[in-house]
Amino acid sequence: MLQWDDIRYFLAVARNGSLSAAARSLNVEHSTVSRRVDQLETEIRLRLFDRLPRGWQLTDEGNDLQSRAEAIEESVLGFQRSASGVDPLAGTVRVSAPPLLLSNLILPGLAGFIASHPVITLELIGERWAADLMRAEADIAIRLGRPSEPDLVARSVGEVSYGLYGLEHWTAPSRRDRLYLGFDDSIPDLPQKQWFDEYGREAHFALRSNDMGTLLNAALAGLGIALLPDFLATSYPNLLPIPLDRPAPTRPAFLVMHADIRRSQRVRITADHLIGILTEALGENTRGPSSKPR
Amino acid sequence: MLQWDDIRYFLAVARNGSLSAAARSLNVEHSTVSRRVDQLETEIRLRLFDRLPRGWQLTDEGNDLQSRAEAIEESVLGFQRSASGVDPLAGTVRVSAPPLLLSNLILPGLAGFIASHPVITLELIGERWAADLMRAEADIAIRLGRPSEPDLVARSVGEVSYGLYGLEHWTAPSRRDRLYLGFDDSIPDLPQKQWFDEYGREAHFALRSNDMGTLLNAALAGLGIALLPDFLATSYPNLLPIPLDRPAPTRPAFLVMHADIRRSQRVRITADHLIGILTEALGENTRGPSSKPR
DNA sequence: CAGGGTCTGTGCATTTATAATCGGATAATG
DNA sequence: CATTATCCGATTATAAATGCACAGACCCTG
Repeated sequence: MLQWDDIRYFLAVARNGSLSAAARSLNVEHSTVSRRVDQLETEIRLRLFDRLPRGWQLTDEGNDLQSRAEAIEESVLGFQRSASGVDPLAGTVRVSAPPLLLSNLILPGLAGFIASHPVITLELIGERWAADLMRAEADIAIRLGRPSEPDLVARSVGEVSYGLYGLEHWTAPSRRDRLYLGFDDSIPDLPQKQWFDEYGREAHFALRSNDMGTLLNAALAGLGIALLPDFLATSYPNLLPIPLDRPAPTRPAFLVMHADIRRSQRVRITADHLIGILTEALGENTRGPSSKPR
Repeated sequence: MLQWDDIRYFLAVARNGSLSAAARSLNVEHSTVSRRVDQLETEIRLRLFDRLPRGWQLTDEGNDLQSRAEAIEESVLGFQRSASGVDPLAGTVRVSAPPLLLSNLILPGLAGFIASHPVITLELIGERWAADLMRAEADIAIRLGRPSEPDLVARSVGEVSYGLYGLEHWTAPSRRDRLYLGFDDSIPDLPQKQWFDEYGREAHFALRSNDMGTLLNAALAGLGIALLPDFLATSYPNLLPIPLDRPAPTRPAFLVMHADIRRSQRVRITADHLIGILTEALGENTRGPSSKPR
């Protein structure tokens, strides 16, 4: 196998005219240079230098090859320039999160970040099911619940709290006359679903859906009372919180990255910013209103 | 100091998608590849791969640099070609050709050449898939069909003609009762395969293979009728040509070299001799018998 | 002509790089 | 659901590359 570095040694000798001078320019011993040029000559079955007592001189064949070697060097320099010119910030960061959390909580806080980091392209993936970070489907994921996979680093960013919300006319009826808008059975062991099914057992569920957006819109249309994340409901003024006689569930929120990807600078600063947004909205001191029932 | 060879390892991982695959292609251990890529990343202060459990994946930065690395590789290959191009007569010439063309057509005509050029070592590479001349996998290639790569010079050496052949008892049956020995679907758009599938549509294909040698031996064993190159079939006296009601396909044959390599004397005279052998066997005036059905 | 400087070649000790192996985790397979 | 294959990472023994030191050759200079 031809060693690319041997060509580097060849060039140095060709330019400096002697083993020793080449060795000095490469910061190695002259014996090393000698061996590697020998190696190259053996590999390509060509004598590149005449070994004169006063120094090594290029043969005709070696002379022909010098320009070829310089072309390689030029390419390598191009590689290096390109490498140092590459802005490690430039590129895409893919963020995966539950759709409504993305659209109603993360997105509004992103304007400044986008403006101040024009070289970063954000790819926001709204998925009900957590993206697989091990498969690099996303660089950063926001998950409700602590992830169990190894090699994943999780940073707690507060808690998503829930509350019952409905239009004004739903605040009056007694609990028996209420109509509830609940979750369907697509995820039977969802904590908030279990809580809600239990809470609303003596009333009637008018509608069930697996889509939080649908439930939100149903509540906004006045169809009944839905269990909604506080961060979501509080941004709609006509949705009023329904007093609770027992605490509503909460779910811990985590920002998750692959341990390896964390070392990328642009992913890191994006993650830092997201952590800022999320802890601001979900952190202990700014918890939504439902946890302190009015 | 940036080690040029590290870029070679980087390229291998980028192309093979995993440490292990890259290591296999380089004939080293995966730990070596890992260390050298780490080294390169340290040197250029850039993260080139995401280490995922299932393989290493290029980061955006790595992706940018891959084309640069390929430019370097291209220069090195140019260096190598140039090196073998200025070489005098002694040395190795690697010839790539379809296996049966090599063994049954080229090889028999080579005895005199080998005897009269003892300093040349011939390396005959029988490959179903054309060797990559740009990557210096061979010095000379015989291909059926005009090559499209730039920097390659192609010399027409005649045409490989085909005919149907079988043992004597297959000359009698009507076309409906024949058994055919055909090509499988590994190369669906092979011209002779398409022709044969069409020609034999009302009869039965007893056997299919992707290996011409297998089909030849099947025909020699009396299993049925195969579509064989005339140069091949005519060297087996008991294989008789089956009359055709429409002309069989032919494929143009080319001897191909890299433009740089053509300058090498030993490659040149080898190529000249091969052109002699091939035009003698495949040229216009010596076309095989199947094109003039009996 | 002697002496200092610089060059190459070579043998040997040391440092460095590599191969070999094991273990754990993950997909693909039947 | 067990089996097989493949991947990566870590560790240790081995092999290879390098540095080092010395010897001989050449040139220049005083």
